[in-house]
Amino acid sequence: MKENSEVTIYDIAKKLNLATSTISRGLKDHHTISKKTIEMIKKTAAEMGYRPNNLAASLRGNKMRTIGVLLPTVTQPFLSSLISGIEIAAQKAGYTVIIMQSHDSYEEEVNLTQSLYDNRVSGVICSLAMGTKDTSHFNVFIENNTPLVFVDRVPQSFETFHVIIDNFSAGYKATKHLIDQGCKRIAHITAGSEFSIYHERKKGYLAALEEHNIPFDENLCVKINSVTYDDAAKASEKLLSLKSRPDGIFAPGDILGVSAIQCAKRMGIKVPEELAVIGFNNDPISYIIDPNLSTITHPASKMGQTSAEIILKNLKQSRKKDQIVKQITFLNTEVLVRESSKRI
Amino acid sequence: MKENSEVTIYDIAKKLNLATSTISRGLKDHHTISKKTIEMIKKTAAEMGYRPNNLAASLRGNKMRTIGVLLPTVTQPFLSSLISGIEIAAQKAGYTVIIMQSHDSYEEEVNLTQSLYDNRVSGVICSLAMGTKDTSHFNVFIENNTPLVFVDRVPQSFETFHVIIDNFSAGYKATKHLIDQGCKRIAHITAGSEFSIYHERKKGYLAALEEHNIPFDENLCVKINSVTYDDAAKASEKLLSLKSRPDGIFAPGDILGVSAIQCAKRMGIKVPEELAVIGFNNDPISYIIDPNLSTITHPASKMGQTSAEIILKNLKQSRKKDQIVKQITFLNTEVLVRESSKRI
DNA sequence: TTATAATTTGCAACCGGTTGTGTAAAAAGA
DNA sequence: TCTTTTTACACAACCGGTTGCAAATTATAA
Repeated sequence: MKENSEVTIYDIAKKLNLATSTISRGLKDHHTISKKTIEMIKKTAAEMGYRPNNLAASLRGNKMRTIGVLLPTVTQPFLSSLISGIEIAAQKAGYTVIIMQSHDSYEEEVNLTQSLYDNRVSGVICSLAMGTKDTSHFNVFIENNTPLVFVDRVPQSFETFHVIIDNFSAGYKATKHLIDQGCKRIAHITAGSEFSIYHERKKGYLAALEEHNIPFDENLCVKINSVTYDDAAKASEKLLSLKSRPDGIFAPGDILGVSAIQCAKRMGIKVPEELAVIGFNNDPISYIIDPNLSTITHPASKMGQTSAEIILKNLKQSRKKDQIVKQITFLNTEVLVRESSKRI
Repeated sequence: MKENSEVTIYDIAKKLNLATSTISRGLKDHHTISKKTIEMIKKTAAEMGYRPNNLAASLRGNKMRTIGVLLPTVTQPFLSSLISGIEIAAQKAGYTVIIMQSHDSYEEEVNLTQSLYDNRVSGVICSLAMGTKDTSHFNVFIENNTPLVFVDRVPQSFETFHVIIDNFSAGYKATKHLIDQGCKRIAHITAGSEFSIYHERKKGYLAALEEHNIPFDENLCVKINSVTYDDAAKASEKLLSLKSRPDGIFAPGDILGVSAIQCAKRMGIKVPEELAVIGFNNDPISYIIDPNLSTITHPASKMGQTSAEIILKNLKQSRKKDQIVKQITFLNTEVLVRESSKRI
C-alpha cells in the first residue's frame, strides 16, 4: 500500500521550504547553517521518519564506508577473534565490515579481491590464503589509494601495512620454555612454505636449540601438509614412536599440541613428566584438554582492532607525497604456562 | 600521478563511439545488443581495465547486493559456522555479507538494525541478543519489503522467516538417550527467559522424564544467568554435591557439558560409569575433553546457507499479494553418542 | 519496390545525496 | 548612513550506472 515509504531529503526540503543542500548540511551540523534551522531540520527529519541513505551518500566519494575483510575461513577461533576485533573498531567509527572467505584458495582470493574492489570498500584487511605466492591482485588497491593491511599471514614483500606477531621470537620463547623445564630432546612439527609463519616459528625453535647447545636432530622435526587434526595425529604418532623418543614437543598450533597430548595418553606416556608439550594460539581447546596445554598467546582481537585502526587512520591521507607506504606492526605474544609443560 | 585511474562506461562509450546505455547493456548480455557489439564492448572494457561500480549500479534500485548479518558475537563456534554457511551461499550468488555484532545488547542491536537499513542491504539475517524482548526495530525491514530471517534465537511472534532447530525435540532426544543408558536421576542446567531456546530444551527434557515415569526433582534443575564457563562450573558443582547425586546430566550447551565432566573428575566421580553427560552443539571442545562429550549436533553451517537462500529467493517477490509472510524452517539435529554417556 | 516487422542503438531522465559557487540578508565597522 | 564582512541559504552540476521510450537500421513479407 504505502510501499514507497522512503523519506528523502527532498521531502524534508519541500516540507520546510528549504533547499535540499540546506537539509543535507543541516543534518550534519554544517557551520554555515544556523542553529535554529538545524534544529528544525533534525526535528522534522525525525518526525518524518527520515533515514540517511549511505548508498547515495557514498556515490560521490566513490567509496562505501566499509572495510573489506578477506580471510581463509571464519571458523578458526583465531580468525573469528580477529574479525571480532575488526568489527569492534569499525563499529566505533561508523564503518561496516564485509567478510569474505578465500577457503585458502588462491583463485577464490583473486576473485574476491575484485569483488571487494567492485564494492568500492574504503579499506581492505587480508590474511593470505595458504597457496598464495603472487600478490599482484592486490595492486589495484594500492593504485587506487585504498588502504590495505595484511594481517598474520602476510606476503614476503609488499609495500603496505602489516600487522603480525614476531613468529621467530615466539618460536624461540616456546622452545626456550621447554629447555628451561629440563627438556633435552625437543621435537617440532612444522608446515607451510618457507615464507610462512610456521617457517619463522621453526627458525625460532632452531635458534633456541643452538643457543643452548642442543644439537638439532632432523628426526625430531616433522612436516605436515595441512594443520588439521588428522595430519597432526600422524605426526605425533611418528614422533612418539621413535626409539629415542622426544621429551618435549613444540607444536606451533594448539590442534597440534592437543593431538600430541592425546597421542601420548594413548601410548601411555605421561604429560608433562615424560613429555612436555607447548602449543600456539591459546585456542579454547587448549584449556579443555587434560592436562591443560601450555601455549603461546596470540592477540587475535587486538590484531583485528589494530588493523582496522590503521585502515581508518589512513583513509584521508590520499595522494600525499609523504604518506606511509610500508609499516610493520608487531604485537606481543607470551608464553602461557599450564600443566602440559610444567615440570619444575 | 595517474590517480583518477577509474575507467567508467563513459570512457568505453567514448572510445567505441557508442552510447553509455549500449555499453551498460552490452556488459550484461542484454538481448537487444548484437553479439558482435557485445563482444567488442567486453573486449574493450577488459583492455581498458574497466571494473563495474556496484555502488553506482545499486543506487537506482536503492539496494546493495548485500546481506546484513546481525549476531550476538562471531567468536562462538556455532555462530562462526553459521556465518561461514551464509557467506558460502551469498558468495555463490554474487552477494556480499556484512557482519555486525550486538554483543548480546538490546541497545546495540537496535542501533545496528538502523545501520543495516541505512546501508540499504538486500536482506537481513539475525540471531537475537539475549535480552531482546521487543523486536519492533525490525519493522522497517518488513515495511520496506526487505527479506528478514531470524535464525536460532528467534522472537516469539514475528511474521517473517525463521530458521531453527526443534529445541523441544532435541531436548527430548538428549534426555531419552540418558534414560536409555540407564540413568534414573537426570539433572539439567537451564538458562535464559521462558521464550529462549533453553526453555524449549528444558520442556523436551521434562517430556522425556514424564514419558518414562521419572518424577521431576526440582533440585536436579539449576538455572544459570549466563552460558559461561564460570557459571557452568558453579552449577555443576552444586549438582554434584547433592546428597542424592544425579547419575546423568543433560547440559544444553557443550561448555556446560565439558564443565560438568571436569567437575566430576575433580570430585572423583567417574564419567560415564557414575555420571553420564550429554552436551549440545558439537563444538570442537566436545571431542577434546576426555572422555569425549556426547552431544546433540547442531547444523550451524547448513542453517546459515538455508537462511541466505531464503533471503535470495525472496528478493524479487516484492509487493506480491500472495507472498509468504511467515515460514518456519526446522533443521535436523541428532544425538551424537561419544564416551561421556556410553554405559551399555 | 514498398509496406511492415524485427532488431539495434541512442537520448535523457533518474536514483538521493554532496558540494562549489553565487547571492541576499544581517551584523559590524567607518 | 554607507560600505565591508559575515552569516545563511539556494542553484545546479555531479557521482556512474540503469532503463523507458523513441529513433534508426535491417530483415522479411507482400
